[in-house]
Amino acid sequence: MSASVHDVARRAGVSISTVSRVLNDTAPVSEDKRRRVLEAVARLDYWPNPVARSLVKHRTDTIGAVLPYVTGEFFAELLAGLDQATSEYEKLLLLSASHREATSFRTALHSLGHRSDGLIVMAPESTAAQVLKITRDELPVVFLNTHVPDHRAPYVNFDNRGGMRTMTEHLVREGHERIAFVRGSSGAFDAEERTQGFREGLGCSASGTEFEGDFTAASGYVAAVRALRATPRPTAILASNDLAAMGALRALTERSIQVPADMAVAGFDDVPSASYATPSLTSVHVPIRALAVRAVTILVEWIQGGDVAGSAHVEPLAVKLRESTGRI
Amino acid sequence: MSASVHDVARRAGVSISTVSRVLNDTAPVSEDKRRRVLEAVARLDYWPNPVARSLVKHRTDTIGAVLPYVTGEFFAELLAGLDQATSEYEKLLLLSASHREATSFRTALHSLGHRSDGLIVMAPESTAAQVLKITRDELPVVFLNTHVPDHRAPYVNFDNRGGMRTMTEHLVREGHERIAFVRGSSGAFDAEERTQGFREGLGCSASGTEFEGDFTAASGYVAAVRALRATPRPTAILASNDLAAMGALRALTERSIQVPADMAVAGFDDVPSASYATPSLTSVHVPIRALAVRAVTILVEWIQGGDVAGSAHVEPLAVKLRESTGRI
DNA sequence: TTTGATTCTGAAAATGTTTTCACGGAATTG
DNA sequence: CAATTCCGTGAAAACATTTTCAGAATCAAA
Repeated sequence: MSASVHDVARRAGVSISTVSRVLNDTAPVSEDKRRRVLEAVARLDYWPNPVARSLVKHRTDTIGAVLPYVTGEFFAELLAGLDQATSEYEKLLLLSASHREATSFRTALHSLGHRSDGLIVMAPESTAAQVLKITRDELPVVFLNTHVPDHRAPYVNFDNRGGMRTMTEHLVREGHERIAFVRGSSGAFDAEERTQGFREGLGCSASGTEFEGDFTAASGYVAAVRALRATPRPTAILASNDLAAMGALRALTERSIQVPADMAVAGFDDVPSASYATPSLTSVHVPIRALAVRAVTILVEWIQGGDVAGSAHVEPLAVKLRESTGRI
Repeated sequence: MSASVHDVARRAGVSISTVSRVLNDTAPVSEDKRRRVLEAVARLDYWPNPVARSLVKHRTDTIGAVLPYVTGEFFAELLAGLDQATSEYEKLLLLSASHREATSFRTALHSLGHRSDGLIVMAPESTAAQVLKITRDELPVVFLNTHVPDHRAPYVNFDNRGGMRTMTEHLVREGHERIAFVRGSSGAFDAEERTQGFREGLGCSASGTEFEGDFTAASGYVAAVRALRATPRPTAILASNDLAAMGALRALTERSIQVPADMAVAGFDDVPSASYATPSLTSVHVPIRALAVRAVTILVEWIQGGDVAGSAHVEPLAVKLRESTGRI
C-alpha cells in the first residue's frame, strides 16, 4: 500500500494540514517545515490519492467521452483530437464507446457522470434532449456531430448537408447526369443530413438513385455492384463516407471498370487513407481532429466557469478533389 | 447537487447502512424497508457516487490504458478491442496516450495509478522494467506489444520478427532477389524486431537495402522514391507497416510503375484498409483487436485475484497474400 | 505597553460511500 | 424453560484527502 498524507506528516513531524498546504501551495508555510515535508514526500515517493482528492474537491480532472463506436479511421482521428486536447489541458480521458442503444447509453452517462467533470457526447442516432434528460444539467455536456434542435447545449457540428450538396453540385457540373448514392446508417442524424444534401444538390438536370448502406466498406461494395447493373448505368457513385466509397472502388476495380474514366467515385470524411487510395479518392473534407479539439476546449472553458451558453459551431465543409472524379 | 445515501435514508425512514445493504444486496433487509428504500431511490433518481465508493472499496472498476499515440487504423483497432473487452467486463476505460518520452510517461502512470484497478501498457520505445519501477508492484500491469525481457509481468505480444521473416522468405521464394525495406521508428522495439526478421528472411540468395522510416505514409513514399533510383533497381518494397506501404504504393502509382508487375509491395499489420487498397495490399496479419481483448482479459482476471504469473503470450503471425505481390 | 494585524499551525469537520460492531428480538435447540 | 443461534438494524469507524476554524506566535503600529 502506498504512503498517505499521514505517513508524510509523521515523517516530517508536522500535521497533515501542513503537508496539504505545502503540496497545494495554498497557504504560507515556514521554510523549515516546507523543506522537511518535501523531503518526506520524496523519500516516501508520495503521490496524493486522486480519488480522495476528487471526493472532497468535487473535481476529477477527467473528461468523459461517449461515442457510438470506435472503429475506423474517422474515429481514430476523432480520438486523436480528444486525446491531444485533454492532455494539453492536463485532464484524463474516460472513454465509453459502443453505445448505440438507449439503455447502455443511459448507464454509460450515469457511470461517467460522477467520474468526470464534463462530457463530450457524440450520438448521431440519438438526440440531445434525451441525453440532457439523463444528465439533468448537473454536468456540462458538449455535443459533437449530434442533432441539438433547441440549441439547449453547446455543440460542435459540421455541415453534413451542405458538404454533400456541394459535392453533388460539383459532380453535376462535371457533366454527371445519373448519380448513384450510397446512403449511411438509417436513423443516424448525419446520414440523413447527407442524403438530404445529395437530393438538394442534384438540381433538375441530374437524376439520382439511392442505395441502402451503413457506412461500411461492404455496403459500398454491394451498392456499386447493384449500381453497375442499373440501366441506364450511372456515371458516378457518391458514397456517404469514405469507407463505403473504398468498398465501391474495390468493386469497380475488380470488374475492370476504369475510375474515373468509366465511373467517377467520391466519398465523405476525407480520412487520411483517402489520399492514399488508388485512384486517390475525391471526398468532402471534415477536419474532425480539429473539431474534437474545439469541443474539448469549449468543455474545459465551461468547467472552469466560463460562459459557453451560445457556443454552437457548425463547420462549413469543402470538397477535396482528387483522381477518382477526374480532372485532378 | 444530486442526492446522497443520506437523502435516500431520510426519505425511506431507515439508516444509511440499510440503504447500502439494499443497493448492494450485502445483507438481509426486511421486505418492508427494502421496498421503501427502492421507492426512495427511484423517486430521487439516486445513483451512488462512484468516487466515494472507490475510496472505501479500493476499487475503481476502471482500466487504464497507456499508449504511445492513438492515430491510424492500427490504434483504432486496438482501441476497439480495449473498448469491447472493458465494456464486456463492465469496466470503464481510462485513456492516456501521446506518451513517448519518459517524463510524461511517469506522470501518466502515477495519475492513472489510483484511478484504475490495473493498466494495459503499450510502450514499444520503453522497457517493461522502467514501467514497473514506477508502479512498484502496487498495480497490476499487463503489457501489450512491449519488450518484457525478464518476463516479470504478463504480456501479450505478437511475433514481429517471425512475421517479417516469413514475409521476406515468401518474397524471396517468389523470385525477388533485391528487396527494399522501409524501417520503422528507430528505437522502437517492434520496429527493431521487424528489421531483424527481414534480415533473417533474406537468406543468402537475396540482398536487401534498408531505408529509414517512421511508420508514416510519408516515410514510405520517400523510401520508395529512393528505392526506384537505386541500381540495380529492387523488385520489391517491403515496409514495416501498412501505412508506409501505402505511401510507397502511392509513389509507384504516381510514376506509373505497375504493381506488382514492375514492383511488388508488401506491408505489416494488415489494417482493414489494406484489403481495400488498389492493388490490395499483401501484409502480415496482426489480429490486434483480439490481442487487445486478450490483454484486458488477463488484466481483469488478475484484478479479480486470479493467478496470472505466467501469462505470457506471443501470437504467431501469418502472411495475408493479396494483389500487390502478384499471384493472388 | 497595548492593540491590531499578520503569519503560521494543528485539530476537526467535511466529502459520500461501505463495513464493522454491537445489540435487541425472534426463532431454534437441548 | 433456559441457552443458543440467527436475523435485522443503526451507530460509528474507515477510506485519504481538502478546508475551515481557532489559537498561538510574531511583528508593526499607536
